[in-house]
Amino acid sequence: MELRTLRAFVEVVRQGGFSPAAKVLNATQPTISKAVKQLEDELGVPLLDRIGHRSQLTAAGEIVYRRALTLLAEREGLVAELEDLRGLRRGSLRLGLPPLGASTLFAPLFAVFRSRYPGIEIRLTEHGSKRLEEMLIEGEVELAGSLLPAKEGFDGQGVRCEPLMAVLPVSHPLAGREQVTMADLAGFPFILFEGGFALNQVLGDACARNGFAPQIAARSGQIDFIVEIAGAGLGVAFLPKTIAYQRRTPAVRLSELAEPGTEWHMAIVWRKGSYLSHAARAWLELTREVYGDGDGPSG
Amino acid sequence: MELRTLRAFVEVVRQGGFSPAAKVLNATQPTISKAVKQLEDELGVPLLDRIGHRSQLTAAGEIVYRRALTLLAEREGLVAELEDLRGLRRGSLRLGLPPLGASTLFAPLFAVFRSRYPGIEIRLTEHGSKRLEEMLIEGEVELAGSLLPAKEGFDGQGVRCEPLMAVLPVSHPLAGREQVTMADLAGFPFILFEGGFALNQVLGDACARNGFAPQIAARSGQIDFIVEIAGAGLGVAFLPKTIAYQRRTPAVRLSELAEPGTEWHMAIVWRKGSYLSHAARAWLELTREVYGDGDGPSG
DNA sequence: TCCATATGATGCCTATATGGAATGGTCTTT
DNA sequence: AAAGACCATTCCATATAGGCATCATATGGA
Repeated sequence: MELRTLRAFVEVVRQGGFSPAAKVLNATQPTISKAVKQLEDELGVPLLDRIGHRSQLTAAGEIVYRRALTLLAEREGLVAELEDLRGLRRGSLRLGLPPLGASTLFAPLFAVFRSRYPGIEIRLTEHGSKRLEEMLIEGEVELAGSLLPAKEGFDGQGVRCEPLMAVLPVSHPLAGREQVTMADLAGFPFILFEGGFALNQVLGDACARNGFAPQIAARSGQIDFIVEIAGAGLGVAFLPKTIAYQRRTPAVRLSELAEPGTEWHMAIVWRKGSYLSHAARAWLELTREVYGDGDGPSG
Repeated sequence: MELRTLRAFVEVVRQGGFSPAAKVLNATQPTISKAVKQLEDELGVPLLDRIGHRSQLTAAGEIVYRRALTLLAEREGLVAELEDLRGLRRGSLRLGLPPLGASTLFAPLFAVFRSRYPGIEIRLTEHGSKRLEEMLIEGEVELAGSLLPAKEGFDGQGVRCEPLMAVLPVSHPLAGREQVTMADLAGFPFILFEGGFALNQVLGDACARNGFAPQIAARSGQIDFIVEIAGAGLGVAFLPKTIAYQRRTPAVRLSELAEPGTEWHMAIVWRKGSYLSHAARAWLELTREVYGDGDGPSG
């Protein structure tokens, strides 16, 4: 019993005959005739009581007709629901963002997205880049915020690129400098984020390129706390420019980290080759709209 | 989109893989693989996000999975309902009976039928044979009570055969005779049933064979009234033996109509070649059980 | 009553689809 | 690193669906 045969039978009942049913279905009369016969053979019960050229539903026929209607309606419902999904009238977007910069950069997008696609539910998760990558691989989130360059196995779309700022205590010898290099900072203790943050990786790599391993004065996940203890003289912290200016206190001075390869290049990334839902594509489209290609601080 | 492909997809989701799904469906893995691919192509949306060897449902996949489950359940419901019908656990029997002898002969059957097949609804219609034949042809009733021999285009199963009794007023010259022939009654007025009763046909034919046309004193559809006016001397009436004895009054005498071809042979008839529902077959079976082959008054 | 017409069933043929075996690529596991 | 598991793809044999032609029968009108 396939939907094909049920469809034929239903149309025979609706149209009151095989020939008109064939017309409706853009088929020939023998095709319909055979489809109904097949259905009857398969179910082992006549569905139509052929009185000459007039057909009358048997008891079994009524059952099959009624059920077939709901089956076909269910199929229509299925394609309609998919159509809704395609048309972004429903669906959900599972998005993972890192705490650093997420609120600043993406908060405005949420409002636009919600108003443009009110039927799409946004499910937001906040984690460090490492955990987010795992979640991408597991499929727990479709998109995640992360820093470029994207790791192997991931594709990404840049959102915004800005330099890192070294957050120095006012008492620091380098405080007040417009720019500093990683070499300048070789001797000083660092204040880093907790493990699993992409920024640590960027900084660590830069140190390695300059031939030293940083001394870790402290780790924290809280930006304000990091700025605080930097101001207290524990060491030098690093923040993206915008965030650094937002969060700076009188106790610190900011110097741009003039070090190639340490740009804070926030992006939306996804597992390479994974199917992106229409909702996810819409989100990417929206970020492009707002932030351009994400090459610079043009937002 | 056919139920076959949906079934394959559902099993892939359930079993968590193509190969185990193939096992469950008694098919090979490529078959399943192609079925899912076909479904995806047809719907224009990936249903599974292939992460290496692990597959994860996409948003569209979840929709299709959920809908497919209800579709398949609906199909199961269909065959289950037909099975109920076949097993006489449900259904309806549309039965047409003539007023004459219907209650007497069939009343006991109703009780047995109801207790044996409590799920089957009996829809009873009472009409004369002529109308019942029309209803059989139209399919308004499946079975009808009628007299044998069955007309062209009908099949029948005998229920009970008994002679007709002439119902004579006590004052009638023939009153008290054990038997009378149609020839004996040639000169007397007849009291017949209303048009459309099979008994009239039988009597009319018998008169014709004896070379006379009966004089009609009165017609009625009410048995008691017919016996009444027969007793009042209006003419001679005719009733099947059992009914005649049940309804006789002191004002009448009964004589068996010893005339070949006038046996009152009640039967259940149906349109020749029509599909008989399981309920109808069960009813026929029951009448055979109770009345045998219906050749004589053996009930 | 008879004929023209319409209707559904059937047989045959072809295009298509389906299912299975073999194979290849990729990921996972030991 | 090798073995195994898993899915996709290709090829081929078979089965199936759909159309054409035809037949049988019922219907409706003259």
